[in-house]
Amino acid sequence: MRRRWIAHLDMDAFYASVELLRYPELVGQPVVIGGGRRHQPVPQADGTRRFSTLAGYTGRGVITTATYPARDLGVHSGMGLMKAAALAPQAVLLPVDFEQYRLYSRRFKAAVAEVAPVIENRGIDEIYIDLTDVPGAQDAVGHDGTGGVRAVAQEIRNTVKAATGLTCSIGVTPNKLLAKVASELDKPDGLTVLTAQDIPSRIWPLQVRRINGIGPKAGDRLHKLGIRTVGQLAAHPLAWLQEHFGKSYGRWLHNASHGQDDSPLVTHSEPVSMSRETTFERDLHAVRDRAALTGILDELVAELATDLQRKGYAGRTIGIKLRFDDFKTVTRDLTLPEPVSDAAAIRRAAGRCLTRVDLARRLRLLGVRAAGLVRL
DNA sequence: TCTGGGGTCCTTCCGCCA
DNA sequence: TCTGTGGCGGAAGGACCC
Repeated sequence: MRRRWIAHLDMDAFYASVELLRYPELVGQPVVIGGGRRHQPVPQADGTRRFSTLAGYTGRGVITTATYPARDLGVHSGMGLMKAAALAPQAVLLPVDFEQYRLYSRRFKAAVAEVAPVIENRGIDEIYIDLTDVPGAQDAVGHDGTGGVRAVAQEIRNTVKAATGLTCSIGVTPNKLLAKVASELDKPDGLTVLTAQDIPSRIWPLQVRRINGIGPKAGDRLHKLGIRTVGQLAAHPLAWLQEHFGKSYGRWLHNASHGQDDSPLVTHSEPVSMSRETTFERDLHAVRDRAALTGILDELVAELATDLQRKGYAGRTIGIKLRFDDFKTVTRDLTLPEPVSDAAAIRRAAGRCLTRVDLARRLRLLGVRAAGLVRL
């Protein structure tokens, strides 16, 4: 009997780990990645480098990734840099370098593909891998029916390490949902293999928020209903969940709590939309800062047009996104008769969208988006 | 001193049309 | 002609994820 084996591979503190390859003197130290283009390391006369720290950081921005020593100080991704500076002033601050991360992303994915070619991309630092038909995956090792697949997963970990110098964590289970949870059970540098029999002991004790698809809102609502763990969720009947969360999401919650997920790996996908947005250094007023806002919009439009053309797409629906000083966000869309990719046409459509927004409040963010993409 | 940027998918509402 | 119904595309917002 052939068993389905799906792996989820997650690179450990990916951006930070890539930076540590460049700056090995920072290994073991608290390091956070984030903020603007300032804070580049400065080479010193004696050959060492001087790094910025969080101490005295001012301005907007959040942490993108933190090393494990930094996490031990209480900082984590998504945290505002000002707040992080108060908790860990001594932590080193490095700017993001997406070019470099994309390079290492391609390397680790190519390395995995050498061992197991059926891969679903989930962003820059994680993938799902179908191990079902990888040679050896179905073999038992002694009495251990999972011995073969464990060996395959370990081989993938070794290959990634050899190709990049980076560690990853892998969860191997019968489906994507469980694999995603399992990959976090022994992080960093871990390997966890789970079968359906392990669900009560390994999955049910976990907080519901550990399930991919239960975010802050659903987590809060479950909490208010007295449900904190996956096991407590599993103890509620389907009908009860559907009463509280709707037919579709209720069904999904029920299945998820029992570790059931038959979603296939998506090995090829086309982009649906592309966008550019920016948060201002300070909030801007539509009238008083009109010139500045126009300049920013033109710049975003130009970047979006460049992105579209470089990747060979045009978009039929052009939209804008505004975030006001009270963090309320509004969007306006306009669908055109024909797809466009040039800056002038995108700018015209964005301008028409803007006339449909009440601009009384000050703005903190402006964005432009192209959707309904077609290949040129 | 709150809260980045780039995405996907889902729901709801509305107008239009058969 | 009136009313209802249902499909569909577009628009807006929200939840979630990396």
